Amino acid sequence: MSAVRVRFAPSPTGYLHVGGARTALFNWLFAKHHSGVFVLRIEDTDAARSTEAATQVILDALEYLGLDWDEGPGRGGDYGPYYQSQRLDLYQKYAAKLMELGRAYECYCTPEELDQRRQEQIKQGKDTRYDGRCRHLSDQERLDLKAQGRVPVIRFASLEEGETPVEDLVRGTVTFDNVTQVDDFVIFKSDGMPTYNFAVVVDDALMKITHVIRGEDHLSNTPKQIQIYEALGFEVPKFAHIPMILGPDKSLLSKRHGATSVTQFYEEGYLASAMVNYLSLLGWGYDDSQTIFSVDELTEKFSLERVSKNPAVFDIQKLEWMNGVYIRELALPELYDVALPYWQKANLLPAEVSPAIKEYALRVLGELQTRLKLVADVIELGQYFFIDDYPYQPDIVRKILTKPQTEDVLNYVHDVIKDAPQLDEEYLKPQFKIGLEKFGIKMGELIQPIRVALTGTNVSPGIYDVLELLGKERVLARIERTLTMLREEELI
RNA sequence: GCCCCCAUCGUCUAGUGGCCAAGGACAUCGCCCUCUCACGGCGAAGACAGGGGUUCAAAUCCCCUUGGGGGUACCA
Repeated sequence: MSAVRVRFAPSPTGYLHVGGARTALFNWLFAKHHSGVFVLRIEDTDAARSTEAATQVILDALEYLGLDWDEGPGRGGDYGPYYQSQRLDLYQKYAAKLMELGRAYECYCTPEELDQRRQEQIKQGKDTRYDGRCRHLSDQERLDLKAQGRVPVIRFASLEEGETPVEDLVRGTVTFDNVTQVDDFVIFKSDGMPTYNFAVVVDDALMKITHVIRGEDHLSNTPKQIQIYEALGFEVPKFAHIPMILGPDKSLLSKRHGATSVTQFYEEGYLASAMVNYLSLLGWGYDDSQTIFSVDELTEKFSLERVSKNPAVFDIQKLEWMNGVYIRELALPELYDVALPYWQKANLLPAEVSPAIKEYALRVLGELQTRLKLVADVIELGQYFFIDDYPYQPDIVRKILTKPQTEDVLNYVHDVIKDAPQLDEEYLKPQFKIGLEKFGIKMGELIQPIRVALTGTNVSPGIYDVLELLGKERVLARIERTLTMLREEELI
């Protein structure tokens, strides 16, 4: 087989949807697996909806995921340009060729007329298809129509009998009836731009694409495209239609289900490695016991034969879990690199971080690491490590710091800390135990109040770790601050 | 309306006629660890949509029904 060439062809009308990202990933994996070429092409023929900003967003999203392309925007390549809007001359050329061949013709029907006829067909229980009335217009008729101010579209003259089989690598052969399923569809709009079904064929053929891997939503359009390939004498590529991604209610995954744009996941602190791993499992599976795959493993193991046929529900909880798995696998300096921007954005750390503070932040991350699902969690979970005016959670304070012995306990701990040669478990635990007997309480009843006093919440890393990280000075100040707060609020 | 695709635990899936009284992962629940929360360990519950065939044997093949998804544009 000749070298594999695949492509991802997003239309820049918004953000990169996770479904699109998954399609890009499968193409990328397939290319890498076969040492082939991954082409990126921007399908911006819909001038009204396409924007440059949206293109950049998609490029950024792909880069974040690590899905680098071999040919395309910013990379060049021998089959450019890679923006459809810059390939108009090519589409015109091949449309003209089809007309010469008698496989395309001008159509002067208006959208209104078309719609009316379509409604009539539905009412009669028939297939909705163009009736072909402009297919054999005489020159005079054409002139008359034009004189009425009508601007024509160009339609493909489709086959009027037989069937068009689609050989699909994941679904097998799917056969479509030419008469009822492939009508004379528009290939050039009246605004002078080609339609998707036409441009995609010209581009894929000219770019020498060998495998078209795309969403199942394109399956029904494939016979139309195949007829164009054949009419133009192009070699028909192999097709693989991968299942759609659904929301929890089984409808197509969309914004109303929550985050769907890759950019958004990036901003919320999902690691590319986790995104890629999770996305790979949507519609593909390897064996019965493995769910964690490195990119290298995916590249090695990916195959279209193992792509599933049924649609997959996007499970954000599993993605979160997986992100946690990858966060735990990071070395601390790596975690620091991804966490730092979040802390800076929340004003917990300065733009310029001194070596000492970095050293401290690294230790904080060591404690936080197993507790993170999203990198962004470092803000919520770690703020009290960086600021002294951390907020107290009112309900927690009320629940834990309003016991009769609270004040005595805090004072006791304050004294212990003040005289402590070092703040580690080895020294402190025996001291705390003395307090336990003195107040007739359990360890938890001593530690929880300290925790709330030092952090403002009842959730934190182990208390001895917190104590050690904070250091004597800050611990004493915080206990004092808490005592003051309690008195001011008249809680003790 | 018409056409196409699909159908295993709540979810992602393993399963390609006997190895399946259906395996794994997430989620859920319980226990252990324990100063809280995580992490980790152990365990529980949980599915072949329904009905007909074919076969010695069906989750696996065929048909029907039902359900879900997609297409049916001068969107891509």
